[in-house]
Amino acid sequence: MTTAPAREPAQRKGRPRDERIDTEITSAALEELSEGGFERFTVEAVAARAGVAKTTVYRRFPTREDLVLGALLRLNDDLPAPPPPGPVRERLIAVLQAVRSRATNSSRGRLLMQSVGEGLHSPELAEMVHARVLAPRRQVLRDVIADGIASGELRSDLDPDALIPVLVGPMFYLGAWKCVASAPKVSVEAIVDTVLVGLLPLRP
Amino acid sequence: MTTAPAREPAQRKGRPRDERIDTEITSAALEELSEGGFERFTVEAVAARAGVAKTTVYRRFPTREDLVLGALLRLNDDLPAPPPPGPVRERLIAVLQAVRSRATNSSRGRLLMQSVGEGLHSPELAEMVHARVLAPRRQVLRDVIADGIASGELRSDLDPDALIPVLVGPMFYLGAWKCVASAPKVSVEAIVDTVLVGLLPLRP
DNA sequence: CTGTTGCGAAACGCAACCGTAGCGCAAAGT
DNA sequence: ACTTTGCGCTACGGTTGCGTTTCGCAACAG
Repeated sequence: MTTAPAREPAQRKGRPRDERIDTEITSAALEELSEGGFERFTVEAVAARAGVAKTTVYRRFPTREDLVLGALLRLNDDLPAPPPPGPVRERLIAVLQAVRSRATNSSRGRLLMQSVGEGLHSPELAEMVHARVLAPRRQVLRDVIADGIASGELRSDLDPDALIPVLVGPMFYLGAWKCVASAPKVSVEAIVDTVLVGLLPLRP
Repeated sequence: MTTAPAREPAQRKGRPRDERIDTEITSAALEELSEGGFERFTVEAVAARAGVAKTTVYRRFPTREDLVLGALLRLNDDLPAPPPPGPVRERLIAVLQAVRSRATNSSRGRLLMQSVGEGLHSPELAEMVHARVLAPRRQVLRDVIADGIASGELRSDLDPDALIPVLVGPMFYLGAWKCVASAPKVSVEAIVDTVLVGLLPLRP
């Protein structure tokens, strides 16, 4: 109101913030979360890993929870590329295999799974993860399903939204037992084929 | 080696342990875990809730982790009853609806989901939860599937183990978003029907 | 009765971690 | 020039929670 506040000043006076440090901090926080989980997550470890003073962290993220949220926002940095055109079966397998490998191999995938569990105790976290991280990923699968319906490869009376849990759920289920020796091994292809064909007999 | 060690002394000399206190402690620990999650779980809160001295807790569970494991062992106290005979579709819906309600409504179900996430950082915990808690529950579903195959209601070339992720996975997926307002709502019946019929067209 | 163990109460040492403050210097504005 | 802000470093206060110890009393075995 003084002269012209400018909509995006973000830097009025004094030394501007180093934006590279922002990414350094969130990257370090993301790695810390991935390796140790929420329980062992500490601000000091993040600062140390980022090679940054603790003060600098607290200037951007006033509290530990803010830092967690800021880190989780970077979970979709490695968004999977949409699968190339082709038969629906192959496209579904491609998408779901990406989901599966993310839910197991990569440390970020494990973190995503943990975030779901932690979100049950923190609505704010749950809403953020859902809106900013998972919604974009679901869109990819939705598109594949819609394409399949449009091309006649899938039943025309299917509801894409209802299919998401059917297809993605098993990937999470498999990913959860990746580290358990006694867990059964099931391939993504087998699951996709099972869902495509259905369980009922009398099939040509 | 002295005289005759006796295989199950469990009480050689002195005052015997009050077994009711064991269940008091594990119950309290289970409730604490369900309400606050692993991150906020403390031994002192468990002792307070159980109305027991902290010393008494530490006598049975030497460390915090042991107490966690001891509490999780009681997760299958409320095992669901196997569904009554009937059409496979209805039996599947019954079993999966139980899974779903456990994964959302009950605080224990949410804890189970969190245990999966936490198990990714603790192999011991993961193995225990899988062997002692989840394996018994899967058996119920396996039986329903096997019955369906035997009665000819399901395809004879199905692998029951491969079906478990297909059916249970979506329940976990739905349960995870129970608390997220923007999540899509899908009924268990719709999922079962989708999986039963399959996604391909050309169906009579 | 004597010895041994279980239980509760209270306090302790100890370590970790959150969040803050002071100092010195660097990097931008006016 | 002067001022304002960012950054690192160091240290601090305060809290929390783990795991232990001590003491007094209760319960059970021989």
